[in-house]
Amino acid sequence: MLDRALGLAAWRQVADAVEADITSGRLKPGDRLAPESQLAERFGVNRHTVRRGLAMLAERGLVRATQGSGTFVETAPVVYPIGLKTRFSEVMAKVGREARGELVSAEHVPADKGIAEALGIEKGSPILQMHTIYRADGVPLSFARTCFPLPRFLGLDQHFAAKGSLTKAYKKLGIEDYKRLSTRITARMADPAEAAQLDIAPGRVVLIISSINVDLEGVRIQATQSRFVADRVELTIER
Amino acid sequence: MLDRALGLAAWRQVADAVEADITSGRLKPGDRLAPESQLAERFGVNRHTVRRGLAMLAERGLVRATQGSGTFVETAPVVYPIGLKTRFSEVMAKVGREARGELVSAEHVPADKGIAEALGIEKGSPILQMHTIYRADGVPLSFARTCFPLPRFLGLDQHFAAKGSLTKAYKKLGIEDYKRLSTRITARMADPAEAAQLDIAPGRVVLIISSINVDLEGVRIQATQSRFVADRVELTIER
DNA sequence: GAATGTTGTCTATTTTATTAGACAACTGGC
DNA sequence: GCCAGTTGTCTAATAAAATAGACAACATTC
Repeated sequence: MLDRALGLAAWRQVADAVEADITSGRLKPGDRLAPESQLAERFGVNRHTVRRGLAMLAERGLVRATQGSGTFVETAPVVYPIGLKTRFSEVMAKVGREARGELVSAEHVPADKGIAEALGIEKGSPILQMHTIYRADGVPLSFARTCFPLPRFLGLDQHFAAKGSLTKAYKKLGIEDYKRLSTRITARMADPAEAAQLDIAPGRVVLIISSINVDLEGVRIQATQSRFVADRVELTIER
Repeated sequence: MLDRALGLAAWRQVADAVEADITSGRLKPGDRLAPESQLAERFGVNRHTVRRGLAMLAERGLVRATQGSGTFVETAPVVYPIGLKTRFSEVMAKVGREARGELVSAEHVPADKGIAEALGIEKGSPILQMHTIYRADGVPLSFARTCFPLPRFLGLDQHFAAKGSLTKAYKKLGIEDYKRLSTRITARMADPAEAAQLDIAPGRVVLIISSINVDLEGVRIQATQSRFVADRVELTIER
């Protein structure tokens, strides 16, 4: 039931198993978990080990323990559509959550090879590079690095910082609409820097979404690599 | 550089960091890794700990160590498009890999709530449930559970087992074409059962893709939950 | 073929994770 | 109020991970 030569602490495997029960729907919000003693028996570990795992889930807000009564499931992840026109603020408004993009940093740098290819510009051309965090009701959902070609988007970072929305910042520069050109998805564990920004333990799973946006003339205007906390969102493909 | 209260063994964190360098392209196939002693210093761990991490990467085929010379990067992930008409065999043929779906199990069961909703049928209606593994050149890429409504798809499993392709199995039943209705994506760590099927260590990251297919009349014919080994594929969204 | 730098292997020690047991604190049902 | 069942906390013992050091084996360069 539990793999012991794998680099994952026993308590972590217990936590992951319980989390899988939750995310898969075998345990629903409000359900009571099996008692710690039973979980310990099921996984073949000590009750203390189970407790440590549950403590981690509690810290992440997935469960809540009540002395004398039991441990109960909290949570439900945000469904996040990825489509031709993905607008973070609109998505969140639809699910009834308060959303705002936060500008972590903005700088002018030369484009490296990857960004140059993504934006269809010369390697070394000047770009505006922003790091941003998007939250739903204060909880970080994604941490992103977004790049724009210069000089066209000079000052975009200040508009974004003021408005908290990329769509609004674009409007300030006279871009009324834009759409998605390409989207790529993979997943891995968060590195320490990402983990710090997303307020998660390093080693938690993040979905990596690399996307390119174009304006209505088809000119590439934006290349983004977003890292979504995998257990806080479920992506859905729109068409 | 290394988080020590997280349930991830130090050697595992080293392995993950090196793996991230590889998957992100900072280290390319053929490159030599920094010597074990340097890695130990960089991560602030003992050389033995580094060695254990590298041993795991070697076992998974990501690196290869040569005594006296160094440790070198192997691998390159498969790019897997998700679109209106995703056909596994065609994708693999295009990248020049030999591909075949393998039927692990097939059974007739009553639809649970989730499957019933996905297929637009009554809960408890009979369905055909198949578990399949898809490989590229023998290496497992995905492990999937696929459900079809009965009696329409009676015997589909035998056609699939014979042909190794869902598209061909459909043709045997007179379905010439089909398309994707919806796609949902998230990620988590593999549980032991999945890990065994995919030939990976439990705790490795899998991409979970839940999709529904419809025939040309728009009738739902198939609900699938696939688990892709995250470090063996990169998904790309087609439109 | 000698020097240097690398991976491979062994032993011993220290630190951390896990187990074991006991009991307190609290809840819900009777 | 009492009882059975649950989570919370503490102490101690044991198992496993990680460190430390030394040296063998091999590759590459000069």
